[in-house]
Amino acid sequence: MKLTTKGRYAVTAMMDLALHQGSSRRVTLKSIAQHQMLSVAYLEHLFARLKAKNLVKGVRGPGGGYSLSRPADEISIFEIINAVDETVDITRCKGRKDCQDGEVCLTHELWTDLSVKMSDFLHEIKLSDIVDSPRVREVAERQSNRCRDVQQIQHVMFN
Amino acid sequence: MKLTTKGRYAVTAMMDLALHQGSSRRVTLKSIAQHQMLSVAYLEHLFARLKAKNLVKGVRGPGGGYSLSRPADEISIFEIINAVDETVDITRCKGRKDCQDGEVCLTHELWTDLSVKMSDFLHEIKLSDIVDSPRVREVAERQSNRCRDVQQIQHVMFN
DNA sequence: TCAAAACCAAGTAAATTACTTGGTAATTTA
DNA sequence: TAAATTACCAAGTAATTTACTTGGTTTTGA
Repeated sequence: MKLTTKGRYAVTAMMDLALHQGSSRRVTLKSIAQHQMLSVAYLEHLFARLKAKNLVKGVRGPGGGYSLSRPADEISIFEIINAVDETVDITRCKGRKDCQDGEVCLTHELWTDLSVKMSDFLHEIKLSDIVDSPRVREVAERQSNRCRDVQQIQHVMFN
Repeated sequence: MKLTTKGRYAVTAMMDLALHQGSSRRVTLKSIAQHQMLSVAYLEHLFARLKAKNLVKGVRGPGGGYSLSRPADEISIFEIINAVDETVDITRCKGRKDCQDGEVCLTHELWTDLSVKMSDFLHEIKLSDIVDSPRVREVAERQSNRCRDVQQIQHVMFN
């Protein structure tokens, strides 16, 4: 278990997809980039990993974009974070379990215990748990309208 | 909430202190450095932060070292990780809550919700929960004996 | 055919992590 | 009292990771 801004970007991006899952339109990296104030190219890296773990699917061409490859209640937060952050080397002895004089190092085992607890916890939380709530849906409507407006303005101004 | 190897080092180091809490002897950074295969100077940085958050206390001079400043059941994993990893800027808009056209950005709020859940979870897990178990105690005994041997050998060889 | 999108690769810049060096201050023990 | 041992401190460097940049190619809908 590792958790950095990279994982956060992945989770928030996945939330973005989940929120737009109902409407048939896909979500472009461009729109996510505007939301999260990131570069499209960086998102491409993240989505390449998410795709490799079969969490999203991409469609090319106009009207294309990304969507969840599974229902939001079948995607755990752990999977998302793990897809981009990879697992951190739990110990320096990297699973050989023989650090310190051929014996396992106790604190490393304890850390592994804790790490498993955290992973389990995040595995139980599904994307849908966070995104599905009447309040959220309502705010999402307003938001997506506003975002569309912003995009149109930006399009007119910069293109 | 942020979680990197830095936090892991802090937690495992604190486990080390907790495991030696019973015996009157303090734990030196040198011995932790040998355990975790880290430099003493790097541990010094971590312990400066742990000390600033009143999680450990240090005693100088021969026979000195660090010990927990509170019982292990009053120190949460969250506190430890937070002491060294600090909190990550939750969003780019850094609490101004006005990213995207003066409106809060929904996914950022959702991330905050999730972040709070994770923090709460790690706040409930105390150092003692991980370190206090008969099995662990027993292994710890063997370990600390072995480590003492190793240190003596190293002392003879390198000093 | 053209534009919009995903997809790809090989970089650079910035930030963070981990370490290095070279100290000072407090404390125990010989 | 001197020497050894430990925490404590600061100002760096090296390595790694994060985030971005550039310059493409492929696919696809209008």
